Amino acid sequence: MYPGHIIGTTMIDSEQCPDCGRINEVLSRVGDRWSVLVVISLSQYGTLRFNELKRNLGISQRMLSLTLRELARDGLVKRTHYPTIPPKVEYTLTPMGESFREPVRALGNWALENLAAIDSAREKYDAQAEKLKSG
Amino acid sequence: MYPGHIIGTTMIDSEQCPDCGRINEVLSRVGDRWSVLVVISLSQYGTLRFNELKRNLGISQRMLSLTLRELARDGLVKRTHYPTIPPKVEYTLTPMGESFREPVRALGNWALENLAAIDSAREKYDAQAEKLKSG
DNA sequence: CTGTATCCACACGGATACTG
DNA sequence: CAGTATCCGTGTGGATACAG
Repeated sequence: MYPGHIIGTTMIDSEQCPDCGRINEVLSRVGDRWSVLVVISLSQYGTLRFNELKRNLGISQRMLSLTLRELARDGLVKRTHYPTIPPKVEYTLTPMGESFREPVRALGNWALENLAAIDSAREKYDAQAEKLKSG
Repeated sequence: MYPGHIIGTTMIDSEQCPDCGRINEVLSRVGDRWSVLVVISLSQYGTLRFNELKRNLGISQRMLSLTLRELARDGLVKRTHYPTIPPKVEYTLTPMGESFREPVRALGNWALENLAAIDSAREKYDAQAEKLKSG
């Protein structure tokens, strides 16, 4: 997939991280931030309409439309369309989408728990960098 | 952070997903694919040098440099520089970096377990879309 | 209300060359 | 070996207008 995987000639090559390629692939699919946030939102409220999700996440129409289409295509989200006037479309998680909640929640929890620590580390790092620059 | 969060005036507003903004923020930091792959690699091998990581992941010099700097700044990775000739720099996970392994591994496992199901869902979706187009 | 289409700015990220 | 600097193509994603 990447030249580096082929060119590597020493003891470190693709064999040392055989899953990196596939993990990379899946993360590119469902790992982007909008997908994750949509899944989190749906997992919290069960069923949401298009504009509810839109307002809820602060996402643009375009990106929400694209994200939902991809999630539906990947089988994580079920789309239910009511041909009324005005139209009404509801989104909910499929069983596979539900199963995705668990790892996503783990990631979200870690994020929230370590947000402060990361901020602190950044401050320290920046202060140190500043000192090195002036010193 | 996003206009939508402020503009929302009906029953659905930022209060319904209060963490979305912050989760979004953290995911933007450590959720990108190179960061995740670097953490996975370091968690597998403990300590790696710059070029080892580079060959291992098939990442460009530029992106690896940027990614490692951010990870060090966020306190996930520890950088150890040996001022020898030629220079030698080793990277390893900090305790916080170690704690990140768990949610990342959960996500990676889910990804691997559901890759086939996703592919299958896509095929079905695409076939259906094709049928609708022609019919 | 639920989208699609178009335009456009900007960040991501690879290739290449250069430095210590 | 371990980076930094530069160039530049591409994708991401918002704004806007329009359609069903």
